[in-house]
Amino acid sequence: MKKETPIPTESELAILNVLWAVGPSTVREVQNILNRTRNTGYTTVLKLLQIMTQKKLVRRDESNHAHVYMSNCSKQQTQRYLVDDLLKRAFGGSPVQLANMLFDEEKLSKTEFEKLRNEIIELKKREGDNGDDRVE
Amino acid sequence: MKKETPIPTESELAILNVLWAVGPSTVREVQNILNRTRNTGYTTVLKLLQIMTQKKLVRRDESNHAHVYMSNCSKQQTQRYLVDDLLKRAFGGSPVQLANMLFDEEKLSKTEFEKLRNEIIELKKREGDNGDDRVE
DNA sequence: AGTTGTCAACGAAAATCTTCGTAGTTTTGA
DNA sequence: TCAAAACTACGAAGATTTTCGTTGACAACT
Repeated sequence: MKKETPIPTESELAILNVLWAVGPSTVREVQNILNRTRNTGYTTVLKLLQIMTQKKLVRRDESNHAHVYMSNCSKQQTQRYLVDDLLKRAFGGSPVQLANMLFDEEKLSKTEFEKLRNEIIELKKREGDNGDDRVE
Repeated sequence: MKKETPIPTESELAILNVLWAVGPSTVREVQNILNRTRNTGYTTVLKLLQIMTQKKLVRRDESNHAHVYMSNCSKQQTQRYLVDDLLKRAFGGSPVQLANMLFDEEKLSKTEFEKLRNEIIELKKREGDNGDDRVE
């Protein structure tokens, strides 16, 4: 049985994206990276990470003075929750509708399209195995 | 040039889903349908519809005492916005990643899978035309 | 005409999410 | 050893979204 982590809010997701990308980090490090795009104060990031710790979205190593935070939820699993949520809220729960939308217009380039098509065909042969759902 | 409607909030989307499904309705009708799943007070639905009118997400016919509300944004277009938003927030903007996720596990059944595959192949022949983006 | 029921409008409370100021502690380095 | 710098904790303000109570207008029915 998997442990249930809640769906992250928008700001929380932004932080998780950082942790997933660069691995365990201090508040300062997360804030620096976040500030390349947004403009977030230090204590704001700190507060969010504290909340996320409580929610078990992240955990932290307190052995040093500057705590080191790391993701406690898998990127894949979180993406899955988010997609499920969107499906439920906007697509009547039907993944087919969503998939179709991805094939529209310039959403998928030709090469991406080709790649995907191959994957589908390949996937059709060997059905059902996936195994990279690691917490980083 | 298309008119820009904002991305609806969660509650607003729930209402839009009703209007898309059953067409123009009074507040009471929307509330009744909504109450099959949620539990929403009458004035809550009314207030939301008023806000949505202001945002141009819906428009209304005021000729009768009970106003009749109808969607003013296309379902397709709204879904597109929502997907774009999710892609940006959780998939680094890459639709391929999202597409792959849809092919995992029990997300797509075998028949759905087959259907989709055919569509892709067909789509590969005649490239780029779409034309059902109607406001209902 | 008067009573009862349904409706729109509106403001504000409630809930949720985000941001930040302040206080107190530990570390650094002169 | 003392001051400056960096850090955590925490409460509370802001912002956004959701909910609802109240009021007054209109409608239906008698």
